[in-house]
Amino acid sequence: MSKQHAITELQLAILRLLWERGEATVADIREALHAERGLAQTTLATILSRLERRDVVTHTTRARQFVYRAMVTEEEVQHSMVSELTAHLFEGDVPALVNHLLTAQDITPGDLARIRDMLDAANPSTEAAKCRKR
Amino acid sequence: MSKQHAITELQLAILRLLWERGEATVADIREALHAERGLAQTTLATILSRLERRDVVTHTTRARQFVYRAMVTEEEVQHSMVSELTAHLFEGDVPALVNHLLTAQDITPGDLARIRDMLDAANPSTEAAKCRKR
DNA sequence: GCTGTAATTTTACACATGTAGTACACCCGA
DNA sequence: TCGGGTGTACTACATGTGTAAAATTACAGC
Repeated sequence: MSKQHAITELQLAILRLLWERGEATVADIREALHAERGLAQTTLATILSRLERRDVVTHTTRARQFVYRAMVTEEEVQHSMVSELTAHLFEGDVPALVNHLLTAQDITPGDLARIRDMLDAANPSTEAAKCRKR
Repeated sequence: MSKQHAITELQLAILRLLWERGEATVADIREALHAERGLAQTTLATILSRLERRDVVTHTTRARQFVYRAMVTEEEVQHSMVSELTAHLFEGDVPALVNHLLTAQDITPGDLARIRDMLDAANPSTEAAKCRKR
């Protein structure tokens, strides 16, 4: 599966593009990221080849250009990074993480409602859900 | 508040000790971490002085030894790291993170129940909670 | 006052990352 | 065929981290 997923912010921004588009050339990526970070094309090429060395992405050549695709799914990366965070910062205690999220200031009532719906969906046989359905 | 909280695994292990104990000497830390990682005392001293340079910890001198204390709370670090993860990996969508946690394989029914209780506690005026109370 | 000992400070190195200039390869048009 | 353009590969450097040996410092006991 996944060995070392210490995906950084910039790497993630690139991966997100690849996930969205399926594939992209270095020029595509440079253009897409140009607004926030005006990175040189060679910078992105370097990053991409390093990611390729780690088997995070692959490329094929098309019309003189490298076309990159992600080799890991968004879910895989999310899972490994969230797991790591949970393990290190919350000693593996998932509810503790959720509690942290719920009690943070930046959560909205709408978020809470959505989360409640998810909970019902995740386990419809609970009293709360049954009660709600009646 | 917090500038750059890119706290790594090892740094976090050290911080966790400081949070638990309130304060600790380099020798204390070395001893506590000796089991899993047999690090040299100088290694830990290096890490600690680097953390001090970043204002993550401070020290006072007592009986020839440095006694370190954390300058950031566990909550602060949790908040900044979780926020960062949410922002980068889930585009700031907290419920998406929660959904990820709920649908992961490694969640237990007990975890779900605890999370449900938290939700009720976070917002006791919802139908589900009211219903449950009746 | 010396000296040993224990702690800290300095120095060092390998590796990852962000960043980009420079060199090279290769196709297309004149 | 030759030259320019375009894209990739190589090289380079600063910074952060993990790791630790070597140097320095400063008490404590003789």
